[in-house]
Amino acid sequence: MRWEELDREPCSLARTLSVIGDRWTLLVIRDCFLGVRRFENFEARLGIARHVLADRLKKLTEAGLLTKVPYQERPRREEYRLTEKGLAFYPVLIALLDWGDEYMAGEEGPPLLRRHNKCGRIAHGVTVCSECGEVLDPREMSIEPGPGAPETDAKTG
Amino acid sequence: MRWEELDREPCSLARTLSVIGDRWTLLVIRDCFLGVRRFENFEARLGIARHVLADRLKKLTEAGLLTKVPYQERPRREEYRLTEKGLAFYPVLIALLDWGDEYMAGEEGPPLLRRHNKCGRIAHGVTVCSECGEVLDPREMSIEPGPGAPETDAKTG
DNA sequence: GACAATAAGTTCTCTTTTTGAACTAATTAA
DNA sequence: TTAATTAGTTCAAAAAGAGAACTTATTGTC
Repeated sequence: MRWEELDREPCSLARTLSVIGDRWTLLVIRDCFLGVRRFENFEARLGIARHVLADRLKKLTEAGLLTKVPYQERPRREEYRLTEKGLAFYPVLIALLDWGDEYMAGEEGPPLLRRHNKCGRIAHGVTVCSECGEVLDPREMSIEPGPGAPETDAKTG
Repeated sequence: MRWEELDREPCSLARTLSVIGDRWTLLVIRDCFLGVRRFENFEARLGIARHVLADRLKKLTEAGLLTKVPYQERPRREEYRLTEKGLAFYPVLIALLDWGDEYMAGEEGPPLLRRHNKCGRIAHGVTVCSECGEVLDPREMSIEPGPGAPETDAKTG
């Protein structure tokens, strides 16, 4: 499978990876959530090669996760902001961060904590069922073909 | 920043990406959750180059997400199974899948649906606060240094 | 006993991607 | 006139990935 074919795979994970499945993209998105908006700031924080950063920002913009917003004219300068589609990525970040906090932090503990302003407490994410609210466990899930499933090979009638 | 340095970054996202932040690793983990265990099956399903697959399985095993279990002797053959650490990755998969279902599915809808056996309904994941149970919104979160935070540069005292 | 089959890799060459550094363009400030 | 700022682009060298062939250990078949 070549990488450009990934967004046509009948799998939402593969399709998502076609957008964010490279080494730098998620770090760029992380910085967006931290309020970084400008090319130079991304570069300084990430230590990414400039043309790779330019490429990733372009792809994220084309994919609709970021949008370019001018912040001055003469010379025209533009910054990158998360769209709704980009903001919707937050659960992915939380899941990755929480896993890292749990399994990749040393003895000292996680480098950063997240406080939920609404309840005021240090919190992590819990993934619950949209229908019944119980915690989702992989052993209690089953998959079935959806409306966008490819036609089966079985020659039924 | 070079890629090998990523697991020493004071950021749980960067550390997590040092384990799963490449093009193939998450697809391998997806297949593990779907019950795939053997080298030849991963290869056939993914269309990945064999030496890359060997490398990824080795790295995932070293990182503790997979473990090699012999399923026959003479000739000795081993298969790969998710550990607790690997199973704990499920919220990440759910988040990526749900985002893909929402934003990358065509008009037809998502290719696969997930049913929560416990309540019997088609479900997606919702990321809620571990403390108060409310849905987590990026605009209601703030970050602060954790116990594993690097020492500040400020020369205090 | 020789030969194909199976499973899990390893090795090889060629192509693509990434790195790191230097260069460009438009404009303001000194 | 020259330096500074910001957002890129270009280039050569290094690293990683693709695709195919090869290896190892063993069983089953002719």
